[in-house]
Amino acid sequence: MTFDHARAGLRERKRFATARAIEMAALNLVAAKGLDKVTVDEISRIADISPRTFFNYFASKESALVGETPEPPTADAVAAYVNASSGSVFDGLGALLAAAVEGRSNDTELMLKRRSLLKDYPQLFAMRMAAMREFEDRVREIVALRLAADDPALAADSGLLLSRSRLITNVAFAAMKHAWVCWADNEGGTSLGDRLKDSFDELGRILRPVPVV
Amino acid sequence: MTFDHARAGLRERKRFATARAIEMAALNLVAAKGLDKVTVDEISRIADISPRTFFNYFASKESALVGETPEPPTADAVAAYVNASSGSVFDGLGALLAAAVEGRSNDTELMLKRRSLLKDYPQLFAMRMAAMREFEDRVREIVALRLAADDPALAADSGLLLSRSRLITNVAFAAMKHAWVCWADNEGGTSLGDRLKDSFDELGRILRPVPVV
DNA sequence: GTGCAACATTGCAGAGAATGCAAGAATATC
DNA sequence: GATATTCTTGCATTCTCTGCAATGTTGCAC
Repeated sequence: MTFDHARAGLRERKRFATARAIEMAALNLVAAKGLDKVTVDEISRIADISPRTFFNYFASKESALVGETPEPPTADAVAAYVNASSGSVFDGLGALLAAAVEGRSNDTELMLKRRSLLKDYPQLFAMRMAAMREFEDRVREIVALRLAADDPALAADSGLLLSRSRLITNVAFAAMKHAWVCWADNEGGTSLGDRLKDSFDELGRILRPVPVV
Repeated sequence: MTFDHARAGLRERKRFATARAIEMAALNLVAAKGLDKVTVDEISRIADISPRTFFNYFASKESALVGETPEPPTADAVAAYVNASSGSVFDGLGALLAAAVEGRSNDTELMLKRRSLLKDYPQLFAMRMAAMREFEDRVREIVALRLAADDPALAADSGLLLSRSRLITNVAFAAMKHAWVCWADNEGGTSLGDRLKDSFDELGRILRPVPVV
């Protein structure tokens, strides 16, 4: 969700500014001193709030660093994917994830700082992935809808449908993880959305090797 | 590593017993009262050690719950996989992971308690997966060896080799995660190793759909 | 089996994380 | 402007985790 600075009231704007100040302070401090040399007290001092207020915004030091979770896809995007009659289950799934990941926060400065931080601290990256559990489960439901639409026999077997939708979602998130690492690796370059497309393409090439003609 | 009770010295046996007592106490308490109602103090009391000793064994309350990380595959298993001339890169990878996962701890009681706990607390399951980073990286190296052996052109392009080995490893771990969830879901039944084989088979079927004859 | 080295356990002190509560300040609403 | 809502803050408290130094156990050489 892009934050609408113009339309929001003072309270909302202040809240947004405070959250951003905390994230900035946290990211800068950790970049400068290392993750475990930074305390909530110090972050709060730089962000100019009380340590108690920090915990009104973030549940932990780490969650101030890893950023928000992606938004669930819009109903339109879901319908388009579920009813797509052409291509494999994976085609279109990349785009669906890309939209969700790019949707939030076009705050480039935070994004870049966060990218280099998650690169330096794989534990934080793992936390970020773990925080996506809800989102992942929503994606799994969508995949299940698509599978059921494609194959009535599968729709009838709820156990198999669950198992298969889980596996496909896991694989999709594996590709997403891959895309993220590649994106963080080549520091300048392409957008995360484009990188996601590349990873899904590469995945397709691995799984369906060029048929021998 | 199966612990060799007979051959080990007294010190080693005591250490093993203490670790097991801590794990047991932790698992039982959390099963009874819930994760955040249990403190290290309480675990230590039940395990009959001092709280300070707890932290000589485990870095955190959680790591006493999630169990050890898998052992890296043996050199023999690696060589067999890397030099296998038939099948796709994924064939054999399932077996490699199965061997690593089953290798450790045939302590059934702990294993079952842990299984139901990780099922109840997805955060713990996520921690367990995250803790496998080192193991995952070792697997990635092995996959890269195999890719290089299969395709000299790929061997020459280290960037592409890295990217592809990462993607394949991510997908393999996605299948492993899937296998684990299925295994935990059907409580009795098959071994984790068998379930892993099933997940890799299902993965193969999804990726290479039955050719229309 | 005595003595010494290596390792384990423990208590204590202390930093830091995180939460509940209640008072007071800022913002919203009418 | 009065009142309700929401935010911020300080304070007390519980819990996690670490370093250190003292003490206890085990392993090993002789």
